[in-house]
Amino acid sequence: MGDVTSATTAPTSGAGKSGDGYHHGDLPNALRRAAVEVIEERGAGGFSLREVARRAGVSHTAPAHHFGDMKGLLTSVAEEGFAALHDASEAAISTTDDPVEQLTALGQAYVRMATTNRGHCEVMFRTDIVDVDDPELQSCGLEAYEVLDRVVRTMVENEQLSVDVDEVTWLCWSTMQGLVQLAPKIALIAQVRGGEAPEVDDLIARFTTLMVDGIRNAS
Amino acid sequence: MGDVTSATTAPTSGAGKSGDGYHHGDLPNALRRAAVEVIEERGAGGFSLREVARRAGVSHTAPAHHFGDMKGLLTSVAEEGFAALHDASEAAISTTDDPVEQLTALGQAYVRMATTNRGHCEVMFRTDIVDVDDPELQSCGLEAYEVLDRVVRTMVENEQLSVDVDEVTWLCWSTMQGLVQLAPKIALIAQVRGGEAPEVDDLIARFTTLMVDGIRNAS
DNA sequence: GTTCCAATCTTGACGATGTCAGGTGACACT
DNA sequence: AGTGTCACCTGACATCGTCAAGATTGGAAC
Repeated sequence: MGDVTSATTAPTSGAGKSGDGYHHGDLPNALRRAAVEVIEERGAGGFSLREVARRAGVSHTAPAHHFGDMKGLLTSVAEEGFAALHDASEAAISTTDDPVEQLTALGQAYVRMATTNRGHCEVMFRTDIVDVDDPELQSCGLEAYEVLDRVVRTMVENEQLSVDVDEVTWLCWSTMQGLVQLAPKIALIAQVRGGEAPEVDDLIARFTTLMVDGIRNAS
Repeated sequence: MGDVTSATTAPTSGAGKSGDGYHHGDLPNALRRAAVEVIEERGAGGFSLREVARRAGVSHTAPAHHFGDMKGLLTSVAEEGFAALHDASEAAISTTDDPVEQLTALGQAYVRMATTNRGHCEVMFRTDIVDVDDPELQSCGLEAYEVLDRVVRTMVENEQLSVDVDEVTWLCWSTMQGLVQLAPKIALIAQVRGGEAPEVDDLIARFTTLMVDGIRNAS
């Protein structure tokens, strides 16, 4: 759960889920997985279309036929990432009805998703290597966003708080997003200082508590 | 203030600040500025050493002589960015003695720095295109970090709060970092929903208030 | 069952990129 | 005058993304 690699390899003649398999089993999926692999190994900066094709065992122009472009493939990876984030979020909030607990679970799911699917996340918020105008990408992103929005809205309404729902949503989102990006630096700083590396899940729980306390006290 | 382009062009024979200028005025600085220009135009993904050299009016291997590597040049840009962040932070907290106001000012300075020096920021937290082991880069980053750390520490001590200083520092940092990265998406969402684009400085002030309220109520 | 078509993938080529090896010129010092 | 070092250039190479054109396949049409 939380991992995106769904379709089993199906070496030959195994038709994909939607009539995609002619020669290869399901080349688009294979290319996406190879792309994620490359990004996780070399970072988004060391990404190479030809290397992706090589790992998928096809010629260097095969990706272009399915995704048109390097940007197209990366956009598809980003979409997959947002979909995975959405699924992980829905799963996270399904364990409880308390919005505050849901908020913590959401944050933890977010960070966990960012570490297990590091390749996807390195692409999802990049505006230069992804087609930000792609409507499908936008809808995937919005879908993931709305899970958090819904939880915050429920909390605010339940407790009759006088805060702007969007503002609180953005606060939570920003904090988690920043934590994802800064986690390595934080670990390094903690290491330089005292020694004990902080557990990220604990950090999220503390952050959530602090923020919720602040939100409840807002005038 | 807040802009990093310091050295004036000094076309010929103007020795730089530290005996760097032989043929060119100060090539390392010119290269850094060209690099930032390219990144701001085409994003970190569209960066090109040769294009940088072209804009600086030198051959395509000149950058290598000063920075060794593409990674070297980008690392130098990142260092410059952290130094600028440090300066902006120090300037921001100098306007008041109240730690809470300083915290807000720090956040606003952070975001403002991220928008005025977008090119630098697109590099500063990338681990794949920068030499993260470079000791000078690490010290620059730590120096910028310690401004925030100092403010949080003062606030916690002044108010005798029973919270972990590091945790609070990380919370503030994460939130600002996330806000920087998500600001465009937030603007887009706000636009799709109601229409009014939220002023980032206002958002930061609200975020800070909420967080401080939460911190003060922590057990 | 042959034909035809569209989809899938390959081969080959082009310009551009990062990096390496070796060269050129200018200044400094003896 | 000679020598070394620093700053930069020229040329070359492998690799990259992308385009044009050809090959191969699967399924439908007749």
